[in-house]
Amino acid sequence: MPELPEVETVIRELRPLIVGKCIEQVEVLWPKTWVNRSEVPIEGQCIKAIRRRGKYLIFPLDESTLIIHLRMTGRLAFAPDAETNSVQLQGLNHVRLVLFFTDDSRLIFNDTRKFGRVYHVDDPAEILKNTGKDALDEDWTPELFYRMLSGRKTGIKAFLMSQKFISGLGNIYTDESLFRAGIHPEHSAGSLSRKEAERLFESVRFILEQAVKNMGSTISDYRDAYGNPGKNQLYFKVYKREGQPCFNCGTPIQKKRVAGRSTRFCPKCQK
DNA sequence: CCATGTACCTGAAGGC
DNA sequence: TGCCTTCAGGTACATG
Repeated sequence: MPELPEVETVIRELRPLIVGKCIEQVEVLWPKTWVNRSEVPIEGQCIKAIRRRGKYLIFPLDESTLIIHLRMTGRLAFAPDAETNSVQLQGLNHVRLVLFFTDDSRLIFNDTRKFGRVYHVDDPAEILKNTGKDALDEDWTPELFYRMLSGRKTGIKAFLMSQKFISGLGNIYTDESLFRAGIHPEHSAGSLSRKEAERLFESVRFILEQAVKNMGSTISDYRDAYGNPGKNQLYFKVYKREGQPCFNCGTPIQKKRVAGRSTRFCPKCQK
């Protein structure tokens, strides 16, 4: 479920709540969720910061690193004390892991489909080695994007979805970005003109920043750290709009399998 | 290198 | 009301 904007929203909310907290214990309710590859115990270590790369949440600890990927249905919620049963904890029907802090507050990882992972590693590169530059990273520029595309035979949708070049885009924001740029999802990545690459770069940035402002998109499962849904689904121009008229030209939005995923686009506006 | 299929999981929705 | 199929914000891995 969550792509970059949803992860960014959760991180911004969690940062003031859990940076500085010290871990007393990890409770694992679904064993596959917890991937512990660190030499040092997590108990007693404190959270120094929260960062993001693509869809990964990264929590540097004193001597190791905690990394979380929410995959399709992962959700994080903070409980300030042991007795809390507030609205932000409602709907947590599939708790897979709980981090207990020394002050009796806790971070709850809920994940209906069990695809999400909570990694504990000594070197973050173990997990992040195949994850490219973050789509909101200031070092990513139109010029760099154009160079990354050159010589690529793959389709542009597959390129944007692969996290090894640019990280953070998933199925929704890829389709929305391509629509905004007027580029067909099956257009070969390597044959985009410099101008098209620049327009697509601008579109990706616009779409992601708009979604962050709107606290992410909620289709069904996504909730932020306080249990609130996002508002960005109200701004979709193609996602889930198959059969409905294109906002630019009125042509029905088409749905087709591209790069293994349901893909929505306007056959007239996107070439 | 690239495309495609499968696996990992649960639950909602649609067809009959 | 059931039963069966398909689909879903993701990614890793196997196979041509």
